[in-house]
Amino acid sequence: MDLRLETFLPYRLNRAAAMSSRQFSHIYRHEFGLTVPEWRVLATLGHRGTASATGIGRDSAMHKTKVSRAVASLQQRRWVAREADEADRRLEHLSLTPAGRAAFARLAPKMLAFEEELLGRLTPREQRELLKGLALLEKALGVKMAGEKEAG
Amino acid sequence: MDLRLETFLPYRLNRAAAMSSRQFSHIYRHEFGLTVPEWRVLATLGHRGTASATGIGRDSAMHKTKVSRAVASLQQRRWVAREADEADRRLEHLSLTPAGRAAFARLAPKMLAFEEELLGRLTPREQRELLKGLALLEKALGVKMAGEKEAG
DNA sequence: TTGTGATAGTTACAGATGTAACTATCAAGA
DNA sequence: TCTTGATAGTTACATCTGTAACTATCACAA
Repeated sequence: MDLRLETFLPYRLNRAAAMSSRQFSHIYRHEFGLTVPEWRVLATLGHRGTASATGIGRDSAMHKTKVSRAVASLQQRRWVAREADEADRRLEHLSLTPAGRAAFARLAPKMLAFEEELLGRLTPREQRELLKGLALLEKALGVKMAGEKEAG
Repeated sequence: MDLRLETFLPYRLNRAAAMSSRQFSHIYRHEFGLTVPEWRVLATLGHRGTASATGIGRDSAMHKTKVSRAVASLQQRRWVAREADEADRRLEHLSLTPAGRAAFARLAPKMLAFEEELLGRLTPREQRELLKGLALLEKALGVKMAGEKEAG
């Protein structure tokens, strides 16, 4: 039986993702007490300007209930505003309030800086190799995404 | 603000890990109703033969409470047996029962086959590049591991 | 021997998650 | 108009998770 967890692809992947998530989330959890789903909603709206809950789920690969709860929480903070669609009343257009934009403006550079710091631990050539490997992994996994499950 | 979730490293990583986890876990969840932590304990003991709960946590990078619960569950199935250490009575040596070994023997080849099938979607050269990228990622993240947090 | 600090492992609790069921709305055709 | 099936989004429920506190044991030194 030659299955060793340490060299087994899904295991290594989960471990790396968990470590990365823990290191990155420290930034926004420490500064604003945001959860991962909340941060993702903030980032999606910060980048897209406006989006529906379904659209956020598609972009951020989160389950719709997760999006629903994160949006509700951010709305309570007054960081996200809802606006009903005139034509289709099932739809709600979400966007950041000024306070939400301010928070995103404060967080985004720190997140990007940490990403750079992390990659900076490697040589430029290694960085390219890492990103190439990640892209190939996505190719093998058939990444396209919609509201998919997250744990498993 | 040029932070786009789609090109952001921790996000891509989490998404890939979630997809991989979902695809792999389908095998043991469908066939035996095992959870991820249970499968990891099974795999660790299947490979190591015998180990303590702490040792399993170190090998599989799971929190000790997770290990504790997975072991308790596998013990109820009669797949894992405990044996107290004579010299240090805090320690328990865990090992697979014949039934546990049989389950592992049935699962391990399927897991390895799926890993191969997944990598087989890439050319041999791409496979090498993927694994190289993963190793570099682990290097950048400083992977060494002990009983660390998993979500975040 | 007694006390101190460390270690192995379990459990109570609160928080996060996915599934399934639900409400409300829409589109399109009979 | 009415029905059918799809879609946007929320919520009840059970399950899973980590934190912190706990028991029990050990090593070691006063």
